[in-house]
Amino acid sequence: MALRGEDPRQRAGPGTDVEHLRRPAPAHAGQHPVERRRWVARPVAVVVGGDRAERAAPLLPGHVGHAPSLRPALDSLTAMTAEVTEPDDLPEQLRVRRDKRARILASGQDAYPVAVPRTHTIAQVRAQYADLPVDHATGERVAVAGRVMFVRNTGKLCFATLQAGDGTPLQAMLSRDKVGEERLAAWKADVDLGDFVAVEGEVITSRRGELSVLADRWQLAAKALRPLPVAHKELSEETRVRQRYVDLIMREQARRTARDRSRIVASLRASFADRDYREVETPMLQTQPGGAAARPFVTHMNAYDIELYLRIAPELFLKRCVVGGIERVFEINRNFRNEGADSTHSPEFAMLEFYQAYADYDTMATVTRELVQEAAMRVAGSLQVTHADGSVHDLSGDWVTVSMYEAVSAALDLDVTPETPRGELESLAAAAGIAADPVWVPGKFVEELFEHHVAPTFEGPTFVRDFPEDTSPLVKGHRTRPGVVEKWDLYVDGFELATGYSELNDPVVQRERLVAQAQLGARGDAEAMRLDEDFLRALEYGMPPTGGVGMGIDRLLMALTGLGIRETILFPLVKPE
RNA sequence: GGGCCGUUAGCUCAAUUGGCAGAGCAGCGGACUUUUAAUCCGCGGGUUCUGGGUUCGAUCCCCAGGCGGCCCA
Repeated sequence: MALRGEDPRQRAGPGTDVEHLRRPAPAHAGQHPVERRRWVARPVAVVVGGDRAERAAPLLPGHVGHAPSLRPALDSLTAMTAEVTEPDDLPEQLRVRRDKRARILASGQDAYPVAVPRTHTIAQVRAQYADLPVDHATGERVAVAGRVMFVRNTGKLCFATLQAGDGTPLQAMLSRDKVGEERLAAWKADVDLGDFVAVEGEVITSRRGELSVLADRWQLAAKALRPLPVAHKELSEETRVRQRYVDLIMREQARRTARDRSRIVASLRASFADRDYREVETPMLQTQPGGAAARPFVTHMNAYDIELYLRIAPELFLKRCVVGGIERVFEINRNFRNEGADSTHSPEFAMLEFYQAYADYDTMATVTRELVQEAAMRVAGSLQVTHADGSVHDLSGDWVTVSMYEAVSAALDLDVTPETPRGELESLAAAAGIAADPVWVPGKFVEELFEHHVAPTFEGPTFVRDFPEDTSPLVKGHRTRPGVVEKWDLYVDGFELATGYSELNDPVVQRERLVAQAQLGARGDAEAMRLDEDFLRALEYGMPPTGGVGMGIDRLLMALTGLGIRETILFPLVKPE
């Protein structure tokens, strides 16, 4: 859940008030009120009374008649709704559950009560009644609720495993003695795997020692209309991704990943708070994409009739913040890049960027290491993190630092410098089997040679520093080495986790670099940066010497857990079914 | 973008020289007061991803497409 744009995690700190997010917006807050009202109205109401579904007339406010463009959408929605609620078209198991729901409602009971009695969470019961002897009665009553995951019904005594949202199980026992013949029969007839039920009764242990609630009352808390998948077979990768809610119900690793991600983000915020950083939100809809070399998503804004871009990076706005005097600033939010999607790249991904005035890339490397180490402690409780495959990765101490040109030179056993001619780099790339693109600048060849020859040899987290100038248009030139910029990349487990700069703050040099980029763009490089005049204007007001870092949140989770990116993102983009 | 593989019941998967499509779990009916994927008896459940084609007959063979995976660029 940590990935949704509306997620309350973007509020600072634990225990913050999320209630305000639920309150109705004031009449003129945010969107156009008229547009909002149209969509708030329930366009179609479906009434499932007895055994037949009936479609009520759409409850449309009168003024919708003036918006004919809504009609086709509503018609198709109506058609979809009719299809979905037509019992004869449904697979047997869905139909059976719908029938049960209707039967329960018809009998005057509620399949979806507003509230159910609950004195304890399942975890609280487990904690409070840990280590009871076998076949023991406590004499104490609790009321709990959970999702039915397993059922073991005998004639007059039924067992069910209830599961809390965090996966904690607790056994419920229903005996004819306690609940009565009628309610026991109702239990057997009405309750399916996946239903939420509430039970009230004494805390006991069974003859096998299982902690249980021996119910004297039970009721449905929410009827499930779809069967759960088989609990004992692996859910297919595709179903896990497409129906993450099912994955979260069924698989502990999925729950753990969601929890770890939340903890990591909380850890980052805490680390920044400790260092007196301020969190900001900068535009995700931008009139001009900037701050990275990437192909943007394009959208259109009707009110101004202009193209807008989903941001590819927050960098240029965060630097505007530093210009304005927010000397330590960070943002955790998503970037969008209209490029390929595979097991390591998602078109939308969560990114941390942070900037610190009067810092350089060395300072930022230290802060970055500390952030990762603090997150590891928070998630794993150790700087030796164990990955999903069981391997242990040591993140402790200082991390290895290598220089890009020196590392490439050492790997090739010849001198590669910023002065090495392009032709020579081309033949080195060809010798390595690297498929070069004609638009590559010399520095790109060096980076590719590095990726090919050096990066695979890393063991443990490694800072690679001092990059070619021509691939890093936003970075300040190295204080002593010409042709090189003060930039590092942090490699963990073979991938790039973060990148840090001594930020370029000379507005004249910055303009030259961006003009050069714009020329690349004019020649057809879709990823080239564009000339952002407002950003340059900001720099012209003066930005103090500043260090900056960008880090992928998804990748941080990957580094700390060893999971693939599709596991770390709750709802990765998938092609429509 | 190219190549290969997959797509079958709610879920996970079988099956066939081209000849009425199967299992486990889940579901339905019955039995069972200490189960742990409960057990036992019985019974249903399928647009075999979609659209064409070949054939007496296609889940299977051919063509095109969708979605997914792997490899390559």
